[in-house]
Amino acid sequence: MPDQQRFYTVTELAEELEVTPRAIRFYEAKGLLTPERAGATRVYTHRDRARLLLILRGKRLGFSLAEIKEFLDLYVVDTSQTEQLRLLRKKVHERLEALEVQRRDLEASVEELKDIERVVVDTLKNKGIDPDAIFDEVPTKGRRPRRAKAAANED
Amino acid sequence: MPDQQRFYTVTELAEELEVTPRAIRFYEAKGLLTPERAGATRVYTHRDRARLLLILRGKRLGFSLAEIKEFLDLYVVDTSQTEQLRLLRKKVHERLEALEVQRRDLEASVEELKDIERVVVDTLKNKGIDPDAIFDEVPTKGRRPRRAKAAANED
DNA sequence: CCATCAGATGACGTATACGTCAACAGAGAG
DNA sequence: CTCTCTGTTGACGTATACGTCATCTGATGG
Repeated sequence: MPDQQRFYTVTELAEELEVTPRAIRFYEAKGLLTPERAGATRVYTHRDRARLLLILRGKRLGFSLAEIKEFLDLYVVDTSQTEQLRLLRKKVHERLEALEVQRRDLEASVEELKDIERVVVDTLKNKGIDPDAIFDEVPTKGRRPRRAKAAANED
Repeated sequence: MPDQQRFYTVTELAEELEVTPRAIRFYEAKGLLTPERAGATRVYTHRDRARLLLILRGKRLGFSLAEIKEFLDLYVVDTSQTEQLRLLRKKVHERLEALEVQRRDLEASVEELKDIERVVVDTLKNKGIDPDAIFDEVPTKGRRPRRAKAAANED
């Protein structure tokens, strides 16, 4: 393989992966990254970059930095990676269960909100008000003439 | 109707609605409740209780205290409650859209996690390890004999 | 009259993942 | 030599919804 001895600076890495340098340094402070230094300046290898990618993926999937650190710590120590895989699968499983709960809550909220919406719309209709006018600006004190209601395409 | 002039103290209300007195006082500090006082002691009427119920429902539905305060403030000022209904419907609509986004994210995470799980399980199999053993305690250093794998029913 | 207790109040803590700011240092340009 | 970048560090701020003290006060029971 071609000698991939490419180095990165914080800002380079930050821009490429769309995080702030502050965040990257923060991960280091939390022990998730340990780049070399040239004097005081941080120097990142493609290995560090890979770790950072793992960190970001973990975050996307809803893991905390502390959990991500667990994985990464195992990654270093456990060369066979067996323990890491065990932990990973356990955590993934837990996360899936948590997401399942979240989904139930979310759907319950959606139902309740839709009920409320129906009631509100009915009430407004009984008051002789066009419910869709709600999505206009706040209506000026004197009520507007009347509006065609064919403006229901948002997106 | 029978004169429902019942009063409540913070702790009574707290116990009945399963929140802490601290929380109730916090809502007051945020302007969501304004109970009378008898000297320095807070006195809550059934009206205050109703407001508190609205607050808790709003929280369940994912609104922030600031948003809930908006509703309640309108409720007081706007006797016809028309503006309140307008705002409510708008907020409900927004909340529903936000939840829709959340659901997409959540489902994307679930898919990705399931992919990861599959890969992990495959890898463990290739290493000759029973993937389900992961959900035991951390395996003792010396590996256990072998386990029947018919324990896959986890409600 | 004193002990006790509910209730009030203010200050500070908590958790998470950073953002913002100030002060400072080394390195290259002119 | 001075200016200007980058980069570093530490300290503090942010948002949310309270929890946890410690201290104080008024009312009540015995």
